[in-house]
Amino acid sequence: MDDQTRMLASMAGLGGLSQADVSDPDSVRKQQSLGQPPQDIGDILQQIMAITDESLDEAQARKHALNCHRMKPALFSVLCEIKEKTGKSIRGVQEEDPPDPQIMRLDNMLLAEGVSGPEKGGGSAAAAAAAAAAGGSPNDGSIEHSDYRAKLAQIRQIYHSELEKYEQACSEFTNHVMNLLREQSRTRPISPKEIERMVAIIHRKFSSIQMQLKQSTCEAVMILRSRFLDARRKRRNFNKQATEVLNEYFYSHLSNPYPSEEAKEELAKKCAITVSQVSNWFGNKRIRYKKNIGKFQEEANLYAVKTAVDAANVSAQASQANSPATPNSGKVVGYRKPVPNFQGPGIR
DNA sequence: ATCCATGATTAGCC
DNA sequence: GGCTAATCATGGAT
Repeated sequence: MDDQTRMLASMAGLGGLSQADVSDPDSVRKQQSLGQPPQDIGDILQQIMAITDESLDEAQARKHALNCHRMKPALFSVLCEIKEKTGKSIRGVQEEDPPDPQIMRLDNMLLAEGVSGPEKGGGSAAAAAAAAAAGGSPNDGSIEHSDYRAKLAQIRQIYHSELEKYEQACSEFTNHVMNLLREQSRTRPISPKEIERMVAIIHRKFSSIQMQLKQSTCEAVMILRSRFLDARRKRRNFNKQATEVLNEYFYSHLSNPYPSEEAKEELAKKCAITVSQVSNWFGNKRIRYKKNIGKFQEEANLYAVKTAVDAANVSAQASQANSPATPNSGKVVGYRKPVPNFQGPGIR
C-alpha cells in the first residue's frame, strides 16, 4: 500500500483512527468483507488491551502525515464531489421550499393578537377591538378587560421565553453538529456545502417545533378570547331606563314594531346601547310577545297609559306655549288607547 | 338548587 | 340583509 492508496482508503471512511489501525487491521477487515461472523468479543477486547501509548502516538503521527500530504486538498475535493453526485436522493428533499402557509397564518394571527408583535402590551388594541366587536357598552367590563390584558401578557411572556429556549437549543445543537462535522471533515469527505445542508435540516426540525409552540399559543389566545369576550358570558340586563324607552317604542308601534335604521340609531343613542342590540331586543320582543300575548297584556296597557300621559303632558305644554284659545286639537301624536285586544297585527 | 327573564347567537327563510 | 324561531348562557328572584 503506497501513501496515496492508503490515504484514499482512510479518507473514504474506511480508516481514520480505528483500533484496526493501531493493532492488526487486516484480520478484521478480511473477516468482515468475506461475510464471516464477527470475531469474538474476547478478541476485540484483546486488541483494545493491546493499544499502548506508543501505538497511539504512532497512529496520530500517521494521521498527521496524511493531513499534511500535498495531495490531500485535491483528493479531498474529488471525494467530496463524488459524494455530492451520489447523494442526489438526499439533495432532492432539502431543496428550498416556499414559506409554509400554515406558519404564516399562525404568525399573522399572533401578530394581530399582539403576542408576537414588537411592542409590549400590544394586546390592548386587539382586546379593545374584540370588545367593540362583541358589542359591549363602552364603559362596562373594564375590569374584565384589564384581566384579559393581563392573561394575554402572560401568554405572551410564556411564548417568548419558550421561543428563546428553542432558539438557544437550536443554535447550541447546530454549533455542536457543525463542530462535529468540521472535526470529521479531516478524515471524511464532508464539504462545507454538506455542513450547510445539515444545518438547514436542523433548523427545519426546530422550526417545526416552533410551529407547535405557535399553534398552542394561538389556541390559548382563542380560548382566552372566547372566555372573556364571548358576549353571552357577560350578559348584562339593560338598565331600567333603556328597557322603558324600548318598550315605549314597541308598544306605541305595535301595529308595525319594526323600527327603521334611523329609528334604531335613535333608540340606541337614547339607551346607550348599540344598534345591533336594539335589533336583538326588538327581535326577541316581537317573538316573545307574539308567542304569549296574554302575558304581555298588562305591560302593553301600562305603556299605552304611559304614552297617553306623556302625550297629554306634551300637548298641554304646547298649548300653554301657544295660545290658550287653541287646545290640544289633533296634537295627540303616538297615543294609543289601552286596547283590550292586542293582536299585534303588524308582527309577521 | 331551581326557575324564570332576558340578551345574544344561530340556522333557515324570504 | 333583515327577519323568525329555536336555542344558549347568564342574571336574578325564590
